[in-house]
Amino acid sequence: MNFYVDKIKNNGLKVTPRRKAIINIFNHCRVHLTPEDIFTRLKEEFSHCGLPSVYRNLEILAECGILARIYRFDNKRYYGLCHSADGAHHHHIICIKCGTIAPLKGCNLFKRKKINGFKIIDHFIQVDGICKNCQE
Amino acid sequence: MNFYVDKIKNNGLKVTPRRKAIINIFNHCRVHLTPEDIFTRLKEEFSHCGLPSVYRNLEILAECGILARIYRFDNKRYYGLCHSADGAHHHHIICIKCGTIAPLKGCNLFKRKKINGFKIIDHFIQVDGICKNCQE
DNA sequence: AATTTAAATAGAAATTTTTTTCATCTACAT
DNA sequence: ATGTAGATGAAAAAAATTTCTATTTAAATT
Ligand SMILES: [Mn+2]
Ligand SMILES: [Mn+2]
Ligand SMILES: [Zn+2]
Ligand SMILES: [Zn+2]
Repeated sequence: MNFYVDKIKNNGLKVTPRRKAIINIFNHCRVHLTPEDIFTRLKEEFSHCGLPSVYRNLEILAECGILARIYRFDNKRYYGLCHSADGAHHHHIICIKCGTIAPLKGCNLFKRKKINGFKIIDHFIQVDGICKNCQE
Repeated sequence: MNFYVDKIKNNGLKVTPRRKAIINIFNHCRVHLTPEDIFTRLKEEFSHCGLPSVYRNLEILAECGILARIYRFDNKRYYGLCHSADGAHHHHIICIKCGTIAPLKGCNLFKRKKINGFKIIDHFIQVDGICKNCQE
């Protein structure tokens, strides 16, 4: 948790109970979740809890690099823990059955500065699969 | 347009004026658009036009491989034309200023069957950049 | 420990986005 | 021409997200 606390502080943000709780939820389940999912789980822990706070914090934690934004086309936002202890550039592979997230190493895109005349600003890779557990 | 008509028919779907109009819009502007954008443009051409049809058709055309789904984290869906004349596997690079879409060749992911014990089902790559036009 | 202050929060309300339902219509195979 | 599965618009509903504001809080400073 100290690792995350430092990340938050390094970004000039406050370490609040809500933020620690959100990180704990992700740390505990290692699966990608929607704002609504988080909201539901936070309410078990906090009697008062606002959905706007959840939206704000998920975005803030993604901004800090603590959470990864997961893209799906079902009209929901997803976030997952970006467990990059070493800080090396990576992407994510997610299980379409259970939502488990694993790091995906070996990206050869982040070196390139230009493609097709486009100046590269960012890139996103996501692999969808079925994890060992869900395969049998 | 025949190219698209065939694709639609090959998927057992009907070639309707609405669908042709949507393809025309993308063919004409070569930029990624939201359902709302499309709806606005369709209304210029058709006096009656429903938003549900737009949502349905964008998804259907994406399913056929005619449109590409573009991911952004601004809580809107985006679609763009997937101009794959040769049908070769590819992804897309988009201009974050104007929305222009260009094909991105050379993906080495689609060959792999397994990563980290995950059985690979799908993968998605998107590069965000600034196009030639928008660079100056 | 008390004070200060900018940031974070809850809660309500508003807004935006997306889907459902259903009666009507149409593309296209027969 | 006719039949039929698929497509459509209108209206309504549902779901997702943001805005606003008064209140509270983390943490820096005394
Ligand atoms: Mn990660
Ligand atoms: Mn394409
Ligand atoms: Zn799994
Ligand atoms: Zn551009």
